[in-house]
Amino acid sequence: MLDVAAEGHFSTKERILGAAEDLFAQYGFAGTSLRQVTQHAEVNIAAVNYHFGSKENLVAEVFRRRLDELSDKRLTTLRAALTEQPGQLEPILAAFIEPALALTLDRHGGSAFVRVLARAYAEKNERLRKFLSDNYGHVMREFSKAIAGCLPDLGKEELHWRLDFVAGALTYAMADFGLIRRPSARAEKIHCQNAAAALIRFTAAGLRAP
Amino acid sequence: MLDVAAEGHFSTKERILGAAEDLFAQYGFAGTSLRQVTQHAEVNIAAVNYHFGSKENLVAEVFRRRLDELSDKRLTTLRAALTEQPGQLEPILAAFIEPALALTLDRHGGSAFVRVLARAYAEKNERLRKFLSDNYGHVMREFSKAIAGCLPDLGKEELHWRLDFVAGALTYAMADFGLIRRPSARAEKIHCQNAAAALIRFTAAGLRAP
DNA sequence: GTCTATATAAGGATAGAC
DNA sequence: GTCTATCCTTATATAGAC
Repeated sequence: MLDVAAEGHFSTKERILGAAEDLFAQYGFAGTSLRQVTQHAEVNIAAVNYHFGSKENLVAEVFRRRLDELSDKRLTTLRAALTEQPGQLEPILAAFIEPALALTLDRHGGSAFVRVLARAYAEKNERLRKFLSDNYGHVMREFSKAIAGCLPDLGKEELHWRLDFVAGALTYAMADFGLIRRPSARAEKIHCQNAAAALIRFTAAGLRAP
Repeated sequence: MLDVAAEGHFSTKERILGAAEDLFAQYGFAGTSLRQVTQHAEVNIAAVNYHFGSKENLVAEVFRRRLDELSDKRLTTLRAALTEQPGQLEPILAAFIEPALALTLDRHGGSAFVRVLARAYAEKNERLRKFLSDNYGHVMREFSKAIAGCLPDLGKEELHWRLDFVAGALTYAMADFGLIRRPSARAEKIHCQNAAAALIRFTAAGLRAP
């Protein structure tokens, strides 16, 4: 989605967000200059400060735009799974994994965003971590509770580790996934579903390990 | 290990490497300036270019210093496991996981390096990726073959995904691990062993999933 | 090998015209 | 809301004295 022409009919603000997402994914937050962003978005350099105030705010907005939707989708699916298929682990994992991997199929830069997410994890930037924790921490906590309910024999510490492993496997899978260019949208969709299914099998077995 | 005093008896070159490792872990490669590095190392700004030629070479040296040792340890342990305990999955995973997690116990900045590794993964920098692939790609290939030997029924594509999940879980675990400050060296060592054991259980079960 | 000083470029942010 | 022009800071890298 480095092809800016594909974003030509969006507003200046949206064009900046799209370009920033692409570039942050490729070069990181510190490694991307606002000049690069505005150049790729084909807007004026001053537009960033007019619309976002600062680079830091722009970074936060890049996250908010995708994470609000992702979190909603995850929680809605989770709650449906808990009422319709109570006590089952796989539907919970599917609610966590599938909406995330589906982002890689998004035609408007979602595939870049999964790499941005992977970067955010490595980032030790306090402000960014606090922003993510404050705004989206409740999602992980709700999933954590749901999974714990399926695995009553697991110790609290062991559960915490294993959830970390699940998140790591997903992040890695998503970021790697975003690198591969597949021939058609159809092949891409099938590949994504296969990856999600494989990850659910893997993590379900791992979580159930004695 | 941001306490530079602890590195006072090292050479200028080693002090620079140590400071760079700490700062790269915390702020990323692009987010760390050579001025910060030389300031923390308590050496002159010109020393970086004298000893390393450029920032890019410094980054590569930071990796080489740790990865040469890590790769040796991993491969030695792997080969021993293959002859002494043939056909068993857990010893192979232990050879992959334990030397990496042991780095977090290193008194001389190894704990920072695991975060640097996590960052490198998110990095799309072509030069860095090529450097890592050229110099350390053979390690992953050897492990891949060993694990495939234990799981003859697994399809090639499925195996490839699952290895990605293992690497992701390990990277995540290591990076998270480096954040936690534990009271004593003894507690830290026990905690590290527990984490390694948990990760081996998790990934072994995941790899064996039907 | 280590310093000071500096060349040269790029960064974020803003002021003020339109 | 969007532009040009510019301020000010910081960056990498190097030249040349010691």
